[in-house]
Amino acid sequence: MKSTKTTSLDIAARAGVSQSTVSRALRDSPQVSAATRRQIQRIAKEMGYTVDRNASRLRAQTTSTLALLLCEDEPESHINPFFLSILSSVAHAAAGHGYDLLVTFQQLSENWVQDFQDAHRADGIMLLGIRDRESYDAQLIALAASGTPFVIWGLDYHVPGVSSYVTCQNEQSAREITTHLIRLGHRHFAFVGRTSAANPEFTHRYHGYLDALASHAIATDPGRHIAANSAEAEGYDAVEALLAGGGPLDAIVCASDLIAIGAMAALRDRGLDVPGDVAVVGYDDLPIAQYTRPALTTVRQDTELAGRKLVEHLIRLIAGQVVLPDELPVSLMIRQSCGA
Amino acid sequence: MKSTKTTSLDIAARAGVSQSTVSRALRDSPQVSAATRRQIQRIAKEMGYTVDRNASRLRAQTTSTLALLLCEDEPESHINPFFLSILSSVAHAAAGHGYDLLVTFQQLSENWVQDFQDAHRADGIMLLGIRDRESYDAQLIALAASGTPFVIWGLDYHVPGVSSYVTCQNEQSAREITTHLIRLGHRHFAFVGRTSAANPEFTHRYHGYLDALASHAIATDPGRHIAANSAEAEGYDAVEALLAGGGPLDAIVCASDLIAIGAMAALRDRGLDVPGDVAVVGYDDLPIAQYTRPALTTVRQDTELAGRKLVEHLIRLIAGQVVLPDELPVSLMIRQSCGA
DNA sequence: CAAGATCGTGCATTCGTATGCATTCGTCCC
DNA sequence: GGGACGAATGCATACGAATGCACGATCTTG
Repeated sequence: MKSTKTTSLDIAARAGVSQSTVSRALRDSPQVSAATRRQIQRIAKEMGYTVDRNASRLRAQTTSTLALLLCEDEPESHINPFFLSILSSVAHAAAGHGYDLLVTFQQLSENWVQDFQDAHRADGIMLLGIRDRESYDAQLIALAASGTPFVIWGLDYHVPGVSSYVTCQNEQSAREITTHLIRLGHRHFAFVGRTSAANPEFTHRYHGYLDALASHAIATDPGRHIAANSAEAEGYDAVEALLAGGGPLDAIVCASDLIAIGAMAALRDRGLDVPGDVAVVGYDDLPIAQYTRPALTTVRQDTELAGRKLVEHLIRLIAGQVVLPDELPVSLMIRQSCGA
Repeated sequence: MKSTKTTSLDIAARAGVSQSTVSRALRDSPQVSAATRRQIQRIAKEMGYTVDRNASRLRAQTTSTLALLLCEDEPESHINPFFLSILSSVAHAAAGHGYDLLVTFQQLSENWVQDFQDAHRADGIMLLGIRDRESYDAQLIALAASGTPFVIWGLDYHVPGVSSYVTCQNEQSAREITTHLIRLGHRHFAFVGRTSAANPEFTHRYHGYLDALASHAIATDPGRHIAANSAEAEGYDAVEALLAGGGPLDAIVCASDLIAIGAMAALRDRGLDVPGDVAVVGYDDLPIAQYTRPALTTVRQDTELAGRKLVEHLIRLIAGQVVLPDELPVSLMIRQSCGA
């Protein structure tokens, strides 16, 4: 088992050609005649040969590896299952393009950035879960300056030629779902989700929400906007704060499904009916959104497409091609929690 | 930017020593005097030097990379968020030990196994989500035969010296949670979860369930065991099947939280109250289990510990040390869905 | 004080592949 | 028929770090 592994030299010997020819043949170089190429490839397969990634990488100065960094708010915090879907899609897409996928969960730090580029660990990086634009700004700039290609999910920051981003139509979809609630007759709104320059996705959703209200001349009150990160507990607490604030309330727009689920639990615990007393909508369309009761009305993000796009963008950047950021379409999933 | 990267030779030149001394110093070799070592490490830091992983790997024939394979039932199927927690923990643990983590989502296939060992992509492999022992048997054996160290989550298969496994006290905890339901007065049970030689975790849980019933002389009926994989939809359908079957029913033990959530939705849709009419319990303690209403009684698996153990086992196997499989303790999380 | 022991460092080679350049051979055309 | 050209292949080297071995310097010891 642990005997000497087969190398390109073994193939060469067996095929009666030189090692260089083997190398070329296996990479489908047109320099090698079709006959020889086929012959070599056949032998390689027979002998169960696989190119040694490390040798190949060292020589070619390329890693055929993509890195994915899932930025955490705090160490060990729960991660939104939404990212699992994207991760899954990214993993498939990367494999489909012949890339390995290196996954890291941590906060984006300067050290990390430096490590990555110097250690030749990956040809490019995907950043998910970046929330706090401000505190990451320096790192993003450093990353861009280093020339390492990277793609960001959900944050509209990019440096042409070096980085790109993929996000979804946050503002528009929030406008739509809010408008839907308005059409259903709701008039007393609240929004739950932390917005700041720091959290672009939630902020865009909030803008869409405000916009919908404004265009229907529905008043808003700053007290009806509660900051919350994407976690059930924060949604729960936010609703308690809202209810403590008093005043009529018949619809809550949550910046994520997890928040919405926490919100629904809080309403329920207070004896309020969803959607009878208060309508609740979320964002993401986690698989579970169909199975809450009432089922959660939400905005579906196409995670499969998102993952594919992230990988495509990154690969194009690595290849030095032009990439324009993508804003993916979303779809409203109307279920029971909004009252129709 | 893309100028020549700094290599160990640059450090050597700057420090006035040879490249070999630099290499040794950076690996904290005792062969190098403490003074020189410190000096070199200082210079390396100043120059922002990082060891080139590929060169290092090629020479040392080691990858300092762990692979994690998340086996899917079907391509692109939704993955239990439970695995996200483990993945997160594994990522932290791997990083903590200085290993990179390569993540793949796919079905375990012979090709994949071969690729991995030959291409020197990782020093060892963690397998999550292996359900179907029988259909994987050949691959596991091939993997073991190849000498590649690997660790499995949830399946009690191991080859001493080559592989290990980490699982949790499935049977015992299922016995406990079932006993809890019995104490609460429930007498008409059903179990939802696919069991077979193929699905060891669910099977052990089922055995624990049966055992608890038996020791309280409560009759069981094969019709009260519905096969279901870990997905809300399957839990939903299972309950419909149970209800269609007729007969008294006051407690459902689900093999996973996702199943339980689907089951609760189905009960609700049929106008049945949980826990008033039927108690429901799950398994995993997903974060969301606290926020379903009623909150879900379930068995908590310590994913943080699980991830750490997986990595530790694998690293020990790689180092050729003796590893004994681990069966991790779990804890009952008693919430409202069981009726107390 | 000589002879061995010890410590620290450098030299040279190696890991397995990719690739620029040289070489060979066959073909074509004037 | 000879020279030129192109296709196919081989030769030699480089990628950057790790490591066995040799060597010089310092230290120990009888």
